[in-house]
Formats: sequence, C-alpha cells, structure tokens
Amino acid sequence: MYSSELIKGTLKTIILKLLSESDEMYGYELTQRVKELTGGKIQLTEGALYPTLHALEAQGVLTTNVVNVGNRIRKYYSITPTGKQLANDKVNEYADFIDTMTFLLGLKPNMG
Amino acid sequence: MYSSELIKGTLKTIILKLLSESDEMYGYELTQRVKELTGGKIQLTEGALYPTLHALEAQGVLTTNVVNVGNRIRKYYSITPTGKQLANDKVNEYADFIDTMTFLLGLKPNMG
DNA sequence: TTTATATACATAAATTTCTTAGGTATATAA
DNA sequence: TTATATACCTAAGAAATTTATGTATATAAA
Repeated sequence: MYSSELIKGTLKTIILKLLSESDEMYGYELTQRVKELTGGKIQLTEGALYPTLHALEAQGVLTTNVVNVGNRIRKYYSITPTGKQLANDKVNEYADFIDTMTFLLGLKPNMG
Repeated sequence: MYSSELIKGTLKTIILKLLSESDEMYGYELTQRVKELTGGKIQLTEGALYPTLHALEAQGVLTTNVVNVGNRIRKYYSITPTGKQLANDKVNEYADFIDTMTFLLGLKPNMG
C-alpha cells in the first residue's frame, strides 16, 4: 500500500481506463480488479469510489444499468463515446506527467 | 500545465528531492527550478509551497537560515540527515508507484 | 448457531491538500 | 508610473479523500 497522498488525483483516470477496456463493470468489481492488477498496492475505498462514479455519470461519461443478482443489487457502469475520449485524454496526460516526474526525480527510465 | 489534480501528493517529494541534491535553496528558488526543469509544466504555487516548507521544518527534516540580500529577506532551507532518508524513501516509493500506474494504465515503459 | 468474511450498494462528517486571493516590501525595466 | 520580477507570508474556500456508519444478503467457519 502506498501512502495515501500518492494515489490522490488518479482515481478518475483509473476508473475511466478500466471501463474503456471492458463492456461494463460494477463498483465492487472495480475495487477487486484494481487490487488484483496492482498486487494489493492500490485499493480503492468505497467512500471515494461511489461518489466519483456518480459524478462521472452525472457528467455524461458513464451510463448505468441496475441488475438484480440473487437478492442483491448490482449497478453496472458502461463508458460513453465522450467518456472514451476523456479516458484517452486522461491516460495520455498521465503518461506525460509520469515522464516529467521521472526526469524531475532523476529516476531511470523503466525498461520493463 | 497539468490538470491540478495530478500534481496533488507530489509536492513534498519534489521539495525533498531538490533539497537533497543541493546544499541549500530558498522558496522562490524552488519554484523557479521546478518550472525550469519541467519546461513550465509544473509550477509550484506559493500558497502550497510555504506552508509545506514550514511543516517540513517543524517535522525536523529541514533547517532554515535567514539571510539579508540587499534589503530583502531570503530564507534558505537545508535538508537534515533524517530528511535525506525521508527523501530517499519518498522517491523510491514514487518510483514504485510509477511502475504500478504504468502497468495499470497499459502505458509503454519509457525507454528514454 | 452465531460470528466473521465477502459481496454490494450508499452517504456524511472530518481531514488533508491545494487553489485562490490577499497582504507586505524592494528592485528594475518599460 | 506602471508592470514585472523578486521574496516572504497567511487565510478563506474548494476539492478530493479517509474514516465511519448504515443497509442487506450469502456463505464459510467455529
């Protein structure tokens, strides 16, 4: 787990990226997927995740589809074309930012 | 200039890294150095910088030395041994975080 | 059987971090 | 004399997140 300040500002980018690669995902699924992909190093908190999903929906970049699974509710999120554009922009901006920080902090370029 | 949310959480790391490479620097100098090194892409705001410098001093990782230059004041900051250790830890953590984000966002490793 | 854990949503108070705006003051170039 | 640069500082407000809490079902463990 990283110190919480580092992760700040990356939540929207992460959500949009994962949703632009998948047909649809629900909130809890996003938390599990991020945990899995990062080996537990990044864990989305529900208190941050759900309000952000609601905001992205209100903004028109995500649409929802509520489904009953057994007796529980699941709210699936899909990305809109506008959202895909936004996801691309955010990911590209973050890639640029990483390059800048890599240089500023004197880190070796990562060669895999 | 990056969207302001991206830069969040990186301020302390940037300050500590620059001060661990230099004998001493003053606040305004830090803003100019970061602007120069990032081609204007990151510009530290004084409202964020000065309170953070004060906090790092209170924490014992920085010490100060006030100097009169002409009729103006300059407050030079130097990093303590504890601060150098913290700088190292923060930079290493950020490097790890960059690797994680690079993978999560499906970015190509940067080969310079 | 009741306890803990996992699934699955949500909100709200408090905290952290930053932006924006303002204040003081000197030096210099237009 | 006006704008820009240098050089410090604080405080109100905004933004993003953490922490805490709530609801509810399902399942594995003790």
